[in-house]
Amino acid sequence: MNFLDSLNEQQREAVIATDGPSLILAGAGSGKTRVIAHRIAYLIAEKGIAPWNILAVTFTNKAAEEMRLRVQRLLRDQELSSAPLVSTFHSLCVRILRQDIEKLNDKYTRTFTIYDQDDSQRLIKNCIKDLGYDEKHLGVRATQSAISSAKNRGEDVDAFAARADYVDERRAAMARVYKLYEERLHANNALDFDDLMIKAVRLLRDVPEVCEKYNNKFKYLLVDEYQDTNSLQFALISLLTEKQQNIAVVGDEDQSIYKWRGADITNILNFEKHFANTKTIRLEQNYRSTQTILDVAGAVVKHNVERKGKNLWTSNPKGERVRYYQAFDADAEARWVASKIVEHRREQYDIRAAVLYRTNSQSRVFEEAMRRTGLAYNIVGGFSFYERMEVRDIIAYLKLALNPNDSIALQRVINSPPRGIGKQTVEELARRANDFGLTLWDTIKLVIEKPDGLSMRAMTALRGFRRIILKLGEMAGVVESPMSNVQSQTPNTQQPTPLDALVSDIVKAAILDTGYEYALKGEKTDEAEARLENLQELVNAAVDYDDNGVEGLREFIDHSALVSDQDQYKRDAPVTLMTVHAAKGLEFPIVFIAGLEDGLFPHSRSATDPAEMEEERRLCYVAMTRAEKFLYVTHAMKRRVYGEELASEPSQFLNEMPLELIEDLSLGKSWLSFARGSTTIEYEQGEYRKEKKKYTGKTYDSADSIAEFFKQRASQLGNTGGGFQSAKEQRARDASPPARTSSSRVQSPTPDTEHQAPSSEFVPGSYVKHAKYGRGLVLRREGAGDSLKLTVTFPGFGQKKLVQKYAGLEKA
DNA sequence: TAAAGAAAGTTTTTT
DNA sequence: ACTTTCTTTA
Repeated sequence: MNFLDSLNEQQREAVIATDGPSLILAGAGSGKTRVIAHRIAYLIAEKGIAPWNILAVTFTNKAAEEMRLRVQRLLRDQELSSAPLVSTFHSLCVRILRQDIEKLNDKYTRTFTIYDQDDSQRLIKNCIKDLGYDEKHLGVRATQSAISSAKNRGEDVDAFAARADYVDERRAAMARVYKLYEERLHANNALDFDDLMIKAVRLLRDVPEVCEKYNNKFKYLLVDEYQDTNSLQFALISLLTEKQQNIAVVGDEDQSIYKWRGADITNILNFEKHFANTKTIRLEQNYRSTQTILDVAGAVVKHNVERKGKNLWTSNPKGERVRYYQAFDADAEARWVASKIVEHRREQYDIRAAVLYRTNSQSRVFEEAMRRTGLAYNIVGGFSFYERMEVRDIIAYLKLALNPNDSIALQRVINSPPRGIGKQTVEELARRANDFGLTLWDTIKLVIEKPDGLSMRAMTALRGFRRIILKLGEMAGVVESPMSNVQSQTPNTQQPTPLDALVSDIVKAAILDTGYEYALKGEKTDEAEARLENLQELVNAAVDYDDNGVEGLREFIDHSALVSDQDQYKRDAPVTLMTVHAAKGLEFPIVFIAGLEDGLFPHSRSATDPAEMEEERRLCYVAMTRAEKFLYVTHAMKRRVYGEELASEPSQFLNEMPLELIEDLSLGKSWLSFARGSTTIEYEQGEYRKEKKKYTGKTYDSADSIAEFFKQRASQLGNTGGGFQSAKEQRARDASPPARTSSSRVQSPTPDTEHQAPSSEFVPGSYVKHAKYGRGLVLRREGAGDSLKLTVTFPGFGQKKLVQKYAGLEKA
């Protein structure tokens, strides 16, 4: 088989440039995964490189899986002694650290525990509490993200503290939390996600023999999604490739969407400077999308200033226009999307579609709509299997068995299922642990041996708990370690001998011997039933693990920490629901981008910072370029946020699309029809320039559209509804300032107002006049008689709830 | 101590 | 709206 025949000239170039550094700038849909896979196959089959000398690094397990599959397919005729290593950054680091972390001499042992986001958050919470800070003022999440970004910047506790001291009290407090957090991680022999990168980099940097070893092992290095690498990842790559410089990175600046997580775009922009004699190859032919989709996506991303610009082209057909729908609310949006998917699948039974949204919270309505419609959907994100409470509990038992010093795991399961070790007891233990400088585990041992102060009941329960953990440890081949404390860790006392018991047996024991199953069975609820099924699923996963090989409990647990919700993606599902971030690297014949609303996409948190705004735009670009044939964009006029309904304006990104390439499928008047009427499109130096008239309030705002909606519905129901005129006519006479509706709240009408004749003229959808606020739109009425309350939105003042009797309202 | 009920905070994106 | 955390009660 010739690996080069099916490639275009640039792709071929990228595949055969195996020696020395290469920078492959690959536009959306230009075949970048293909190039990496072919390059690996080429190295093995044509250049005779041993598979174990090749390392490919990705960000997600999903991407790694895809890569492995493609390489395997290309090399299916070859007899291979082993497969090339395709790994995520984090699992690569774990691999390296499980081998050699003790060479760092900072008291971490090879049996270290990995703390995921949730574990680390719990620990930070404890730290904040124990330092006596107000959780409300400091904020667990805020603190965690501050610490995480400090770590990613390479700022240790001292550097962070030095910078914080003079800034403000809050940051100084965070610095103290950071310090305690680090100490406790250490005491627990635990590493958080950031530490995995940090320690691996330090190991390669400070221990030449380790660096040498991996340089000799990985002679060829490939990095996917290079635009999203942060400084630590860059350091890791540089160190791994120090000796041979055979490194190929693939990326696209327009698809950089992880700046918020520390991704440093200069890594890709300055690659040629960092690596001498870089060969730069551009892949600019798009094989994925229609010309129209590329045109629309290109027009949007062109609004970014921080951009080199590229010339992405395709020989694909022009295709159909981008389809647009304005929905009344999120529910209607979801139902419409579902109905369109059904239509498409009637035409082509196996066509795949993706629904992309900005935030995970949008997923629920789509899930419900798909279920109602009977579409088999696959949802990525939100809860991963390993994030379910019961699964985490069992994993915590197993983690504890392997590393009893893991106080986070201990606190998680010490009383679940309930065994009489309540809050009081745990707090007492924590106090003593702190006083003695011992871990919780060792404190328990001490308390059991020298009983004092604690109730008989608590003692018995603690003894039982300890016995359970020790037994699990025994099964996993852990030798009970002598008393350890913070100062002297105990290296090498726990050597698991994986052959003692199967992983699945240990998992079963953790479910049964802990009383976990018994407690769930006792509940006799549907929910408990579902939890039991999930635990059965965990056992199945463990059985698979046993069947597949030689790895032990440790690897099973590592896997559970490093595998994420991204990995639930099933490529053949008819419908996939996911965030735009999760869709990076994927492609679908049909793509829906939902919730294109101001404050949602682009997200309000990005509104103040132009750089973040550009990232939102790139995100939009990524979403659009996932589509092969059909692209749909939708938005809703109102949406629930924190349980309150807010009116929402269309996204500015809609406005940045060439309107002539959009087909309006909305019922009645939509934002787009207003936009068309009021926009003059000018050509300036060969580019579209549009006059921005849309947000003056004269052409469109949601309150108007909602009024329009009520009017239509009223006439359908034969209800006179107060006899108001069309929103447009009213507005023409209206001298009040333009509505600022993006912050105004809108309530849906109570159901009975639709059917029963209103007792007054102030019905939802009609306009009223208020002495102070001027003219406003009635959104909702509650109560009757003297207590009749109206919810009214006033342009410029937002929503007010008024008692009709006192408000002195007039019909307007 | 544990269960049940009330109040408060929450949503940007993720290894 | 939904989930986590605090408060009350058995």
